[in-house]
Order: sequence, then structure tokens, then C-alpha cells
Amino acid sequence: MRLLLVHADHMEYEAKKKTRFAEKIDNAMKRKYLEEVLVVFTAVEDGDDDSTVEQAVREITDVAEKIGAERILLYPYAHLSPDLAPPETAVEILKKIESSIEGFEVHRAPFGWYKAFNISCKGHPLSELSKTITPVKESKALQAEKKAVSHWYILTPDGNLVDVDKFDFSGFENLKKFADYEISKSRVVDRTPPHVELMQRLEIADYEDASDPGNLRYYPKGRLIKSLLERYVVEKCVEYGAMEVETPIMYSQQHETLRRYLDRFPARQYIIEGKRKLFLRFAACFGQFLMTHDMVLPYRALPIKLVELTKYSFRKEQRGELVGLRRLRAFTMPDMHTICRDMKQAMDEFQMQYRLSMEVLDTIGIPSESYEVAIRMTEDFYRENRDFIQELVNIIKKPVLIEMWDSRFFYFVLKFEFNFIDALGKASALSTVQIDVENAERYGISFIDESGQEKRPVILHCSLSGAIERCIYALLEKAHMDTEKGNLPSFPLWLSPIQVRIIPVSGKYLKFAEDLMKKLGGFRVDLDDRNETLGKKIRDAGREWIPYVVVVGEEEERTGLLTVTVRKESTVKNQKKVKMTVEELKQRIQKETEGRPSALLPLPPYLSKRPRFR
RNA sequence: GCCUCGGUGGCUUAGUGGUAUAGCGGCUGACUUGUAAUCAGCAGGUCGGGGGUUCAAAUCCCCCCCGAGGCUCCA
Repeated sequence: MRLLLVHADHMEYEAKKKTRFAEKIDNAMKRKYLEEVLVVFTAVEDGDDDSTVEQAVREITDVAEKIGAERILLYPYAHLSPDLAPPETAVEILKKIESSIEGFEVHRAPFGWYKAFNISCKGHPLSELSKTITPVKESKALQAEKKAVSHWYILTPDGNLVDVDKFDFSGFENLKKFADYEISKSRVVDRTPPHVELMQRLEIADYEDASDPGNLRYYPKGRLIKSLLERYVVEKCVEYGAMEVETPIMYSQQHETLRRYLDRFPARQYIIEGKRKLFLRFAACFGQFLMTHDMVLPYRALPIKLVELTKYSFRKEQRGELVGLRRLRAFTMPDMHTICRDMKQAMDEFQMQYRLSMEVLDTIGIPSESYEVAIRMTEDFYRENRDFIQELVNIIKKPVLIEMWDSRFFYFVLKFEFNFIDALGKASALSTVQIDVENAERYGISFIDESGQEKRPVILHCSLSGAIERCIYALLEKAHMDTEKGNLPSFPLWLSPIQVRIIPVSGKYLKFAEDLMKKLGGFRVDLDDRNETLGKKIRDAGREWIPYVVVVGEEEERTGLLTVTVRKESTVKNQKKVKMTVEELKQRIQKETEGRPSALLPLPPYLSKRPRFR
């Protein structure tokens, strides 16, 4: 629905001649002269419904109150929209708006007549406003979710399935926070999340006002961390047997299969208007399922796995839901799909991916103490697979939150998530795997079994690490929590943008420092050659969380032994300084970063030549 | 999307109707340093944007944009 609101000194109209769609009217409606009136030119559009009426009434009342009008004239005005509703619907909706506005003298001009009008607009800032109202559509999935009943339990490693209200949470404070968060949806937070300040101060990421909210910019250090995480997770998937692919980021809304798929998801899409209406993907499912549809899948090839790093996935989350790196509108997610011949194979893969997720998060620097596990499934699934679920709990070796639905309303029968609990007690899902029993049918994906028959596979959706940005959020929040415990915050060495900083005590030792930098080639080493005091350089290195700081001067030049400050073993008060040879330092870093992706220094190596990003 | 609070040089910030503060950072110079901020000088601002009220607006009013918190949502 399109509205054009005009605050007028007076408005006069006269119905002249009927069109095909003219409604029957009495003489009083035929012509009117109104003074001090808010005229609402209205075009009812295709798809408008009761939710549109409700919003329109709210908007109109709102404006009328603000400008202090007592009189409102609803004036049908088709020219505001190229996409009009059928006339009968339009009249019906106009009448509904008319009868729903309260507290004002409401008039309505007749629909379907050629009308002459004469208006005198007041011309103050609020005297002319236009509004577009779109109907609030609720997807089938959301409607179904409302109907479904959830039951919540805690399942312990010793096999007790306890009603969540009866569980003794002592010793499991984070699980308690998570359960409260999930079930009662209680949010007791009154400050900005710590990671937002950190991501800015450490020059990792930042808001970009010129874009849509939730679309961030990443500075070199942030880009490096992201890049390493991205490579690591994709490599893990490939190692596990997945084939990396790439699919388009935008799709046609008219595509029949996709349309039915969208209706199963409560996600809000970014829409690109044009000759054909496109939407931006919110995961890699679209591209990969369309690809899989065209593949020839002999049963011997199963399970087959496709993985794609979605850069980006787009979800037009509500404005108030967006926070720092925790919840974005554009994010990077490794999305892997596993095509399985049957439920048995799917469950085997599910368990492998569960273990793999634990390993991946641990390597990233998020050990299992930092997250809580949720397992969600239909009651039927649990009844038939108790031992399987128990095994999952035993693998993680701690109690798990269980949600059971009395009916299946999503496309999956089973899923798990690892939920990070942040410094403010908020929970965010990282790794997740789902067993999908619906989309093979929807996308027409099939394989040929031993007897030559076509069959529908079971499909696993897996994000080993969850969104990459969210991993960085978790690392920053964790670092903040470390600080609160009195420890020095840090990144794992393999993710540190700068691994070693060399600080010459004075310009005299610059040459020695440069030679040392060359000897440490292969690692991310930089050199603080600024004309600053040693104290200042040390402080700056500390504020940048640099894991190894090497101060070189007369002594080092003479003995050839380095004085290395090891951050991991230091405290704020007490810096741990270790004497070692260049070779020993190299070996130490080598060992600590073994088997993880490496990368070059993302910034100029000389600090004197380095810009600041904020 | 709704409600509440906020937005002042690159960053942090003082300023409730009367010529816009300070620190950090930047630039210039001095100092050549042994483990968490060396000293001095200089430059840098359409006070988020637009409109209004007023002799006068960062300050009061309206609309919009951006951020945070809440509601909601979270594949």
C-alpha cells in the first residue's frame, strides 16, 4: 500500500463520472468540502491484507496526531502504484481503514469515480509525507513453529534425562545461562558488548555507516584473521572428504523450487528489484541443492559432501537484532552438505561432524568449556535413537540442553548446536549440523541404489565453525573474560596478525634488528623503528596483544642471545622474559603453529611506515 | 519493525540558549632511550544530516541516518 499524506487548509472534491469499478454511493459522498484536514491519498496494492490495514491505521493516526489534525479524508488514488490490488479488495481495505481509525472525524472519497479535486496544502515540514506499507507475511515454518510444543530437558553423561526445571545447575553456570536464554528468553544486559570496543580498538573490524547496517568493514588485521579461519575451516572440510564448490549469491524469486523453499524459512531476504526479482542467498543450500539435482549419484559415491564458504550469506535481520560481530546482515559461513543414502549413514556422518566441530572450535581457540551444547529433535526421533543421543552427550562429557518437539515443523528431524556464552551471558550458535528429510524431495535430488531404483537421500547441513565473524566475536569476548580474571588477553599464535615484534633499544641497533627480522622470515614479524621511548614501544606491543616481543640492544648484539617477552606466560604486573637463540624462537613458533594455515604479515613491517585505521 | 538512550577534529571526551574544551593520535623540532605513555611547538571541527523556533542553537522542537539496550527474532 502506498500513502501520500497531505495536511491541507481545505480540500474539495466532486465525483464526476463512474468508471467500471465504481462503488455505489449516496449523495453525501459525491462531493465534499473539508477544512483543516489530513488528506490520505491511498493506493491499495496487490497482496495488501489485514496486516497492511493495521499498519496504515497506525501510520495515519500517528501523523494526524503529530500535526494536530482532527479530520481525515481517505482518498483512493491509483496513480501512486504500478501494482494495484483488484478493485473489490481495494474497496474492502479502504473501508476497513475507515472504520478502524478512532478518535478522528473520518471521511472517505468514493472509489472508482473520476473526481475533480482542489487542495490547499499547508506547506510546513510535515504537511506532505509518503509512506509505503508492505504486508507482514508469516512463513509456514513460523506458523508451524507457533503450533508445535517444545519440551526441555537436560541430558547428563550418566544417562539421566532430567526436566529442565528439576536439574541442579550447580557447577554448570553457563549451561544455566544458556537454558534460561533459550527457554525463558530472558535478557538481562545493560551495556555494550566488550567485543565491539575490542574489534575497533584492535583494528579488526568496524561499522560502515555508508552501507546497510550489519555490513561491516574489515581492516588488514581483521581480514587476516578472517582469511586464516576461512582457509582453516574449508581445509578441514576437504580433509574430511568434501569437494569445494562455488555457487551464485543471488537467485530468482520466481524460481518454483526456491519459492517453496523460502516459505519454509522465516528468514528475511535482501531483495534486488529489477526486470526479474532477485534475492540474496542466506546460505549455500540453494546453489548446492540445484547443483546436486543435476548430479549423477550412484549409491557407491555416497556419502558425498559439497562445501562452500559463503562470502557472503545475507540475512536482513531486524535493526534491533544487530550487534557488532555477533549478529550481522552479511556474514561468512562455511556451509557443507552431505548426501547420504539413508538415515543410518546420515547418523554416522552426523556424529563424525559433531566430533569434527569440537576439534575445529578447539583449534580456533574456543574449547568446550566456552560453549554449551543443544540437541534438538522430534520426540519420535528420540524414542527411536536414545543410545545415539546419549553417545553425543558422552563425547562432549558434560550435560546438554535437549529440546524435543511433539511434531516436526522444520525441515530437519535432528540438529545440534554449540552455543558460545559471552561476557554478558548471551548465547550465540557456532557449529551446527542438521539432518534434513525434506529438501531432497523439494529439489528433486535422487540417487540410484543397488537394484537400480531411484531413491531420495537424507541430507546433512553442516557449518563446522558457524559464521567466521562469530568466531572472531567469540575470541574477543573470551579475551575480555580472560582480562576480567586478571589474565592478559590474547589470540592463538596462528591467528595473531603479528606474531613477533622486534624493538631496538635505540636507532643504533636498527641494523641488527633488521637482520633478525630477515632471519625470522616465514613468520609474521614486524619492527618498531619509530622514534619513541622503549617504554612506549613496549606498551604499544602489549596493547596489540603481540605474543612474542624481542627487545634488542647492546647485550643481544654482543651475546647473540635474544630477550623474548612471552605474553602467554606473563601477567600485567610480571612480564616473563626468556633468553633464547633465534633458532629456539623459530622452533617454538613453528611448533605452536604446526598444521595451521600460515600467511604473510598483513601490514608494512616498519611501524614508522604504518598508517592508523582509526 | 517498535520502545528507550546516545552521536561534538582520526579516536576518547567537556560543554543545557551567548565567540566550541582537553587528552590521545598526526605534523615539526629536541632527546637516542633496557621492558606498559619523554618534552616543546603547530595543524586539525559545516557539533551525524535536513528543516523549524529564536536577535542568537552543539544546547529547544520535528523528520531522517548511524550505534547501543530492550521487545521481537536467531536456518
